[in-house]
Order: sequence, then C-alpha cells, then structure tokens
Amino acid sequence: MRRDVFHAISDPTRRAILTRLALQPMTPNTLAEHFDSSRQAVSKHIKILTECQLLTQQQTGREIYYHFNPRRMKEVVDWLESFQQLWEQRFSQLDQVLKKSKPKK
Amino acid sequence: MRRDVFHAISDPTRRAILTRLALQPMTPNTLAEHFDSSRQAVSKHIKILTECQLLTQQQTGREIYYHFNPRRMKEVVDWLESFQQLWEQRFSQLDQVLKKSKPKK
DNA sequence: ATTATCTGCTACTGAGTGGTTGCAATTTAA
DNA sequence: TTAAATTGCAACCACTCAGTAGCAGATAAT
Repeated sequence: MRRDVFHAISDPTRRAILTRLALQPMTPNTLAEHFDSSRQAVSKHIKILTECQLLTQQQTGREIYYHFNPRRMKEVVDWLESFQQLWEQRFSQLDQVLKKSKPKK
Repeated sequence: MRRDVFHAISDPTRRAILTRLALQPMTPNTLAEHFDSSRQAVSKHIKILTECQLLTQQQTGREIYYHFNPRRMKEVVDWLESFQQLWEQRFSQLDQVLKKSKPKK
C-alpha cells in the first residue's frame, strides 16, 4: 500500500486536518467536531497521516493528542524546490542557445 | 471527478513526467519511451495533467508536443508557504505564552 | 491511393480509496 | 462495581484509479 507524503496531502480533508493540527494538537474526537466527516472517517485520515509520519501521537490517559510533524513535509518542499530549480535552469540553457545564435544574424 | 493539482502530483509517474517535460517539451510517444509504462498509460497521465492545466499542448502536424505550465504549480507552493507560515506563527504564539508565564517563576 | 504513424477515446480489470457501521479494549466518572 | 467516554480495528459498500487492449480519426510516407 502506498503511504507517501504526496499521497497523504492529495486529499483536501487531510490538508485541512494538517492545518488544524499545525495550529494546535488535538484528540480525534475534538478534531472531528470541526469537520462534517464522522469520527471514524477522521480517524482513518489520521491513521494515514500518522503512517507517513506527518503526525505524531502523545497519549495521556484514554485521550491521544496528535501533533503535526514538519520534518516529513520537507520532502514536498524539497521536490518543489528542485523542480523550480530545474525549470529555471532550462531557461538559462535556452538563454545560452539564444546568445550563441545571436552573432549569426 | 477530482482534478486538482495536489491529486495530479500525488502519482510518482506523473511527477516523473512533469520533470521530463519541464526539461524539454515532448510528444506522448517519445515521452513513453523514457518510462516502463505503455503509451496508453502515459497518455492517460498526460490527460490528467492537462486537465488540471499543469501541461499545455502544441500541435504540429500529427504530433502533439506537451509543455509544462508552471503557473498551476504555484497553487502547491502557495499552500506550503501559508502552511509553513502558520506553523511558525504557532511557535511565536507559544513564545508569547512563555514570556507571559516567565515572570511568575 | 494505399500503407504506416501518431494520437485520443472507450471498455474492461484488479487494486485502492473514502466513508459508514458495529465491536472490543482501555480509561474515566458515577 | 457499573456506566459512560475515547479510541482503534475489521468488515462492508460505492466509487475512483492506474493500467491494458482495441478501435477510429487525422497526418505523413510510399
């Protein structure tokens, strides 16, 4: 089963959950109150987010607080940055081609 | 049918396609030669990427060159940046709490 | 004119997804 | 001790997804 960060943030509900938990750690129950989805649906999203280490657990009694873990989000940031770099590099190569062809005219 | 950028980049093959096309515009056939997937599979990914405007077409004769369109990728960058901002803001709020509680000790 | 090439579209298949329901385990409250 | 609360897990359902195979339209080559 695929459990990578890109897949995790592809769902809008999961992105909303991440936003909530980035502001404040919460238990599944209190988290579910902020969404239209049921507790079980939210819990399933939490499981996916935990499995790819975007969330960490902190149990106190029967309650479990879930915290956002920014370390894994870096994977996405890194990909985007390298992609942007690639894209800009392509244009600089294009510039070189244009400079080389300029003297010919 | 869900056709947003986050879903589009959730597939590793599609990310590889985007990387290829960011370097150099290509036709589906030549693009498929760089992957293990069949032409039809690649073509399906191209369709998805085109529908969410991550790719643009440029037809010349019977060949269609697909170009990467960086504008839509900004949606992901923006979300990540606002998320990062949120995350850092949370810590600054935490700092304020710590500052307020410090005098008490 | 006929054949080959390039491409998109549709139907199909197996796997995965999001959601719901019910249940069991653990912890807290009465 | 008994009842309520919090949570995770498994089974199920309708839907989507990635991939394959076959076909049709348009263009290029012979």
